[in-house]
Amino acid sequence: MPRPKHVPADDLVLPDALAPDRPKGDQLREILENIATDAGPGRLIPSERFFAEHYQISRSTVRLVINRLVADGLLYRQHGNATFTAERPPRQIDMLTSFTEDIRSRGAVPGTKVLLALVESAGAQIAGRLNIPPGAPVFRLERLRFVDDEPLALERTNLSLDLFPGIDEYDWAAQSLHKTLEERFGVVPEWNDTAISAELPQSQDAALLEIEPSQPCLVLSGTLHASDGRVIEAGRSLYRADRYTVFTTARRSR
Amino acid sequence: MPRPKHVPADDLVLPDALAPDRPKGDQLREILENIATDAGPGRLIPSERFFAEHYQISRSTVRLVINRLVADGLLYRQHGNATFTAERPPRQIDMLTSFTEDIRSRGAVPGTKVLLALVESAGAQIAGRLNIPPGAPVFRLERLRFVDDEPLALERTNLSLDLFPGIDEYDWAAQSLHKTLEERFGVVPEWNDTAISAELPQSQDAALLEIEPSQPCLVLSGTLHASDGRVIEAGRSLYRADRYTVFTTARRSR
DNA sequence: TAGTGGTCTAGACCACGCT
DNA sequence: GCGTGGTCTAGACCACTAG
Repeated sequence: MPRPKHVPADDLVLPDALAPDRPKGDQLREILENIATDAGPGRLIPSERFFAEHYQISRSTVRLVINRLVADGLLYRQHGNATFTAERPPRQIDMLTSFTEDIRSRGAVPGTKVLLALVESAGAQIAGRLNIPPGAPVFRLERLRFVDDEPLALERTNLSLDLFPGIDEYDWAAQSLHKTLEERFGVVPEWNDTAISAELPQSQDAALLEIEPSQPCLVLSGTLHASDGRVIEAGRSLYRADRYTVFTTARRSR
Repeated sequence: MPRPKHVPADDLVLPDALAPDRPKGDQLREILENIATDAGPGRLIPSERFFAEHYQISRSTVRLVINRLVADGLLYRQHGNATFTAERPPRQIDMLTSFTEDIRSRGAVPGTKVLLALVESAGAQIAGRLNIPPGAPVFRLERLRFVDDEPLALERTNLSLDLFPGIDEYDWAAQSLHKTLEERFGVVPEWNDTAISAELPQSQDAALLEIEPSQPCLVLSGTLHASDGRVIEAGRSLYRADRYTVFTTARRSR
């Protein structure tokens, strides 16, 4: 008995045809994303050749789409065997998404108090982290972050004023830093680089966070980068460890 | 004056031709990886059509290679303009690489003492994290980890015995857990999922780590997954915060 | 407007693995 | 054996952008 073809399983609903007015790859991607999202992990996907024939498109087009989904971790392949749905890692949070989004996604109400917002000359350390010459103007922002009106974190961040001229003239209690960078300056955070450690807070910081100095804090220290490698911001934040946990996922690099 | 073509810059050394006996894509990938590694970020890459003509290969082949490098974060594209080298995020460490590799990469000598290695029935919590039925056999391993003969971490991890039969019969003081899983069971860690928090240690744990109970620890709690979604291990580890920092990077999902 | 990357075609042949 | 994914070709046309 010959090996059976990988046709769709009975319970797998597939559109009969693609709309002619939109990119075929996009439509196929949506179809496959739905399969991967609805089904659990390990679900068999119809073969590349099946999709090519079924939708009257080239197998190269199918492969292109599947390649991306594999790169995104939605599918995985077994050479000589088949393609399956993978389990999707939960969405990554820390530092790429803004504080506001992060807290909202955890189902709470974020709040902000600006402690400090000024322009100063970059010292050696900040200049190095921002990858700018020492003495260049730096916008320094310190904010106390609240969740449901309780203090959660003390955020200190630095941005190059040459890269973001006028960045010091916003109201950072109301405005999202990341959103402003994207909308006003067209800069999209592409990746970050964070060192996570635990420390007991200095007494002033403990007072701001309304904790005892014996209560540990998570320290998130890192830089945020654009795709061209420019450093968008360099910061160091103190989080109350009793109220905050960092969730992180890592994928094996291929 | 017409727009100049994106030919290689003068200082860019390119092999004249590809070897005929190896996949062309692989060779091109190596060439582009070298460019991306040697040059800093933001370096202009010759156009796809240039590579296609120069090496007498199809543009599709070139695109396939560049697609992967973009997915891996080594290059980035600007539609209608050009392709550039990106800054490479530093190598990801936590939990995907083994403790031994992690410590070695930090230039120190790792050590291990097995505190506990036994098989028990899965309680509700462990069963849930391992995604196995409650009561199923679980291999529980507790190890004290040393760096340069100083205690660094207390690792507690759980594995399904049904998934890895015989896993309880190795010497885990000498053997690498991840390496054994890969070599004996053909299971490759694909992604992890870690919650990072800070805590003061219980007094017994503090004693094992040779610290005061007032000294904070990093708590790494998470699961390690194979590409088919199976949970390889579920663990919770205590790291001395004065000696250990977690480095993590995240990339924007496309 | 010319050169870039983005989508897509219609094939070929190879490498691998299940039955 | 035969169906799977992996590599590769030689083109076409579209979308976008620097000069």
